Amino acid sequence: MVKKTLSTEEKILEAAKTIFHRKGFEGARMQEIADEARINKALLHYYFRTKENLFDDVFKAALRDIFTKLFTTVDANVPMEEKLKNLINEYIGFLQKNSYIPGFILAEINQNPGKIIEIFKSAPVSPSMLFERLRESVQDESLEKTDFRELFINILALCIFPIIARPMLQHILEFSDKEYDLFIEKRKKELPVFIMNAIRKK
Amino acid sequence: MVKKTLSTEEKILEAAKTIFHRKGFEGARMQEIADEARINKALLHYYFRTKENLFDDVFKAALRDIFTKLFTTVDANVPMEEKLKNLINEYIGFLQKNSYIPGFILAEINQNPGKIIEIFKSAPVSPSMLFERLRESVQDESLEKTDFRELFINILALCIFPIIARPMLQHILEFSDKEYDLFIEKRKKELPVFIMNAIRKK
DNA sequence: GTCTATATGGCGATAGAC
DNA sequence: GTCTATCGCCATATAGAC
Repeated sequence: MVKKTLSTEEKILEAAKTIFHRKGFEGARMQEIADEARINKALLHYYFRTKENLFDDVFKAALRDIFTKLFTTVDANVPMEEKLKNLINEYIGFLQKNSYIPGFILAEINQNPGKIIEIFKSAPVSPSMLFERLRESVQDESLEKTDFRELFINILALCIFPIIARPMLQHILEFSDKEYDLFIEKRKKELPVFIMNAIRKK
Repeated sequence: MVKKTLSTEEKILEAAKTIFHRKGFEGARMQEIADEARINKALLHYYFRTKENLFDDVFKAALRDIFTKLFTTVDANVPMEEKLKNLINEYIGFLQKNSYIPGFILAEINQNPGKIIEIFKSAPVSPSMLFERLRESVQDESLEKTDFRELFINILALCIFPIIARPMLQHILEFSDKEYDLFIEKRKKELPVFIMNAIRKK
């Protein structure tokens, strides 16, 4: 599903993204990426020289996409409750449209932590601003004193897990594709309530 | 790190578990498994014929381990709050000692859903009893009307995510190994409070 | 059952024509 | 820049001696 107007390099990156997200570094085949991009295998090496170069570019793009999304959604000057609603809605929406990204990142991190952490360090990702905003929001007097890092992880966990564990959960819960999609939609509304209850003073 | 009293087959399975958990199916090398088991590569094939057979056994064992743990911890006849405390404490403890299992399962599910779902179906895992117990617990009158499947996923997410995303989170939060371990310990106590707040009537 | 040696195939990477 | 053909390696798998 690659548009003809893309340059060869863009076609390759699109195809590599698809295949790497689906199969990981070890599972992906250069031939498969070439087929997906509708070009010859030798061209991959002409443009990117090695499989590892190609992978690094795709991984960095995945990191950039997911962090960009997190920043744009968390970094607004509105009250905690509203921010949380927007954040979860937009973030889960993003994860639905890019469902392979979090699983891809977590899988590679699991299988080659050293290499991946190196890429992390080279990426322009500084989550400190994100934390600062979250910390400010949590100062709200009607809220429990909350460790904002704990809260950050909880929000991430509750958003990401149902997406990356989907095949397993869908099987366990005996949901059809459609039922699981509806389940996620319902979740977008219920998750902010769940979290606000958890941190609101009684 | 394999004891000498184990049979060859057991030594192979132990070694395969270690390597597959760390590298996944595609990343693991039969030679590496043989080295880990301190035996010859040909013996792997003598006992298991193919890499896929060996992998299937390891994957099934991982599924069995994690579900067995879930059942033993959730399936007790105590009030919701106490059950939740025990469940989270024991489950996170299990995940700490077996930190490769959830990442392994999720990574393989992501990279080859079809094959893995097949293994799932053949595995003796019926989560219905687990759901039943959870459903009963949630009937408690002091609790919000809660979708027990939603609650089930939330608990899983909050326990598993900090373990599988550890390298990433540790890097983002700028924690040392020791600090992250302490963070998880603190979490064992705070997570039940967080969840009970979320579902308790106001 | 366990080993050494080898077959077989697949994949990343390159050479070289156009 | 793009292609066809091919190299060289490495991983799974097997043959066959002990």
